[in-house]
Amino acid sequence: MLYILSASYDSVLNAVKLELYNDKTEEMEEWTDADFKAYFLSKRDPAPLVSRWKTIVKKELIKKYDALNDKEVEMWKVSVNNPLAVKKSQEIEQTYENYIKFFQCYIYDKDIKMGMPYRRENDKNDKLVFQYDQDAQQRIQEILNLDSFKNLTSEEREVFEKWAMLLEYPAPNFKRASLDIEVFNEGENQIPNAEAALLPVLSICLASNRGEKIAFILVQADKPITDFPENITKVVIFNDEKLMLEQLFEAIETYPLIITFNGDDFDLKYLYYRALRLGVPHQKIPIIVKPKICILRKSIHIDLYKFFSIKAMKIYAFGDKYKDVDLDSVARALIKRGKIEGEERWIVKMSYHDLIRYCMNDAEITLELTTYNNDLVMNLIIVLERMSRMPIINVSRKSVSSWIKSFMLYEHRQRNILIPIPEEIKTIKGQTVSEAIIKGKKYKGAIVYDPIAGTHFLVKVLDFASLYPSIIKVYNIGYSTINCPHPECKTNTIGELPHWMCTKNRSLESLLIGSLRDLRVFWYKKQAKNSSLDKVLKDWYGVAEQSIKVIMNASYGVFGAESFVLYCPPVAEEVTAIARHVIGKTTEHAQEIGLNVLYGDTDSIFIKDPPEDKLRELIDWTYKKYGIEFEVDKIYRYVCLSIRKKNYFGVKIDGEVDVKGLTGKKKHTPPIIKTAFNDTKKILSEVKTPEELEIGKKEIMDLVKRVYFIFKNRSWENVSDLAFSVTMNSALEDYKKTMPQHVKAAKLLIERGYQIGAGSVIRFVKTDKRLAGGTNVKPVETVKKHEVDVRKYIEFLKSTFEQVLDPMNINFEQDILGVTRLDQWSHK
DNA sequence: GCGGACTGCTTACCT
DNA sequence: ACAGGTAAGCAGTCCGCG
Repeated sequence: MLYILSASYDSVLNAVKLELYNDKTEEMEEWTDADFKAYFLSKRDPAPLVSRWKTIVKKELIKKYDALNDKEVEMWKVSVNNPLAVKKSQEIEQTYENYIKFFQCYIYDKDIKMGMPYRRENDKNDKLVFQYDQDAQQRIQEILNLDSFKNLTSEEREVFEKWAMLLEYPAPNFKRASLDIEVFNEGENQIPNAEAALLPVLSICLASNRGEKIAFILVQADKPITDFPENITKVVIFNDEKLMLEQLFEAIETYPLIITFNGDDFDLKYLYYRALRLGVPHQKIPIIVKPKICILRKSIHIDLYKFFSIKAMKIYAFGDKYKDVDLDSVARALIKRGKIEGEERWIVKMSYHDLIRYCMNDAEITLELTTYNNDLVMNLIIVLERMSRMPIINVSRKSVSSWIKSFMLYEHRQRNILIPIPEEIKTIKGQTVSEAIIKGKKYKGAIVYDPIAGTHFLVKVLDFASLYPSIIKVYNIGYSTINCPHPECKTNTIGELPHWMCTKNRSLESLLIGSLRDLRVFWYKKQAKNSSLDKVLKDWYGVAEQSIKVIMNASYGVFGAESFVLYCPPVAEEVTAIARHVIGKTTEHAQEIGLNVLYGDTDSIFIKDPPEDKLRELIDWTYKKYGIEFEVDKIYRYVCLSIRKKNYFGVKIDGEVDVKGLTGKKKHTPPIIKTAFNDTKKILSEVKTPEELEIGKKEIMDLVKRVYFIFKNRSWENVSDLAFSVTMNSALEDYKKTMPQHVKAAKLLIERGYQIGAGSVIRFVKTDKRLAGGTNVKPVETVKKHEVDVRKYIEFLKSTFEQVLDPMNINFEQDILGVTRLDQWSHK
């Protein structure tokens, strides 16, 4: 079978080119279509253009459905011979759909199912035909027959089936290899410039999921050849760097997919420029360097750095497990394996043995990041390719909003709906009416209730399943249905805002997001936990479930994001307004029936020791009133709420400690305090009863006291344990308004020759101005023990632990410092 | 010149 | 470039103060 992995514009053939993965030969194949023409739409007759533009091959009057005005419109469809002309047409007023990439246009119009199986029908002019899968089709029928889905309309059924196909069809085990290179550098912390490519490539490692581990190394003068690490399938030694690169290029072409970590910006870019510099002819280099990415002529290049950087992926699919996006952090978090730590960290000084070991290890973990848990990451990429209807190269590098945009555009094209221009949505649908709490925001968002501080035993947390997507579904919200043109719909207002919703037409958003939501709630979530399934299938369902989650979590936010094609802030504010209404009324009702509500945030309510019947009553009442499932999400043995919002911890029945928002878990917190905090978690997880809590409290107090004395006596072992690690989000020169501490430290590092830019994590220690030459901060690399500002650290210890101690009625000043403080005063 | 009250900036978190 | 809401710490500003 042939799986479509890529679509692009081939400028030589002036055609759309599809790249197909053949799962039998494990090679890439091509398929081109030169008949499809790029086009744009225009409200006015493009006659004057036709005479001037030689590229125009056809113009015709077509009908489109204008969803903003709920009427049919006539549009000129102008086909051109060169896709660039479509881009150029953006300069003309009242033209539509000309920002869509040519190959995407092809995918949408021809309904090309990206990432899905096809076969060639050779007898009929090499046609591509979709290949049905019996097992998958059977499962799809099973889904459509679920009780929860028996009342679907035919329109809904069609949409459910379409989503289910993308999620039920299996994906092959794609043959792939990871690639990592090491380059001569002039100092331990120097990173060679990829565009200059002045220095030789010292080693190249490839690791494939078919078991190959190939190492290429360049002989360095004065370095004796010794032994090589075991488990390498092939080591090739070169005296000639050019020959090494040429052989690598041949090897690369034998893999349909190449995986790198930061290959766009370094490995592939370096190889390309280095090869050119060494005189390899351009045509013999399989790498094409584009402005921000590197692609391969015959393979698909996936840069995992780009993929793991996608914020929605990081947070929702990987649970924010890795804090920084570098190979070591990501691998440690996901596959419990990191980069090799050795005494010698400078590539140039390593023996061939150690160099290969180091380089191959990077290649191996890069590969493993795509293979662990039955190809979790690879499958995520494929499922997202399918759902977004974008080529792998694009979907793995672009963010969730572009995926949503892409499938929305597809659905418009499939239904012959004119894709509105942002300006029109704005003028017809109006602006926001609510006022945000945060200065500078466009509209009011979620509501957070004040917690009832204290330690509470047996707390149940109830929440709405996907509240925002549910609201979009239930209340038929969308850019076309909000404030629709029908006078008779104007009375259909829902919450506190004056916006009304259409009663005649179903919004695309409600249909698409609603169906995804239902599939997730009633099928994929359950299947992902279904232990009676084969492990591979179960893991696949996990992937499907996570993919839906990522897309759904962003599905409301995009309508409040100016950059989104269908930007419509009234939609976004209506969703949050209804959510506030729903959670507010639910809380009120809970209190009315005598439940003890402790806290709530956006879509959840914390209830203390609720009687089962009352809980049932609330859940039923809520579902009846709003049509949204409200269910018990978590049960805490006990929960400690401080007076602060978004700031608590709870211990679940199984002893797992849930920490939310506390400073102790934030990534910038110095290791010494973080360690103490983690020890505290251990103590808390043991506590089962109020009596045991008293014992736990004493242990925690002792623990905090110990840390206090470490600071007071300056008896820490290593200053690096005192380092705050703060990310510098902007380039140094962009800090114009203030000079935060981490930026100050970054400046000091740059003076010492370190390479630091936007995204660097700065580790710094707070210093005493009087002891550290007038500066209150120093990079951990340069700080001396006596310069540390101990007072600041005790302050930080205090505020970190107050968040834990307050709800347990422990006073830091009195109960931890008490005696000591008096001690200090008596000296004065 | 130096503190306190205040605002705004920055980061990291929660939903 | 998915959103808004919250916590925390620090930088910078203004004001008062013989």
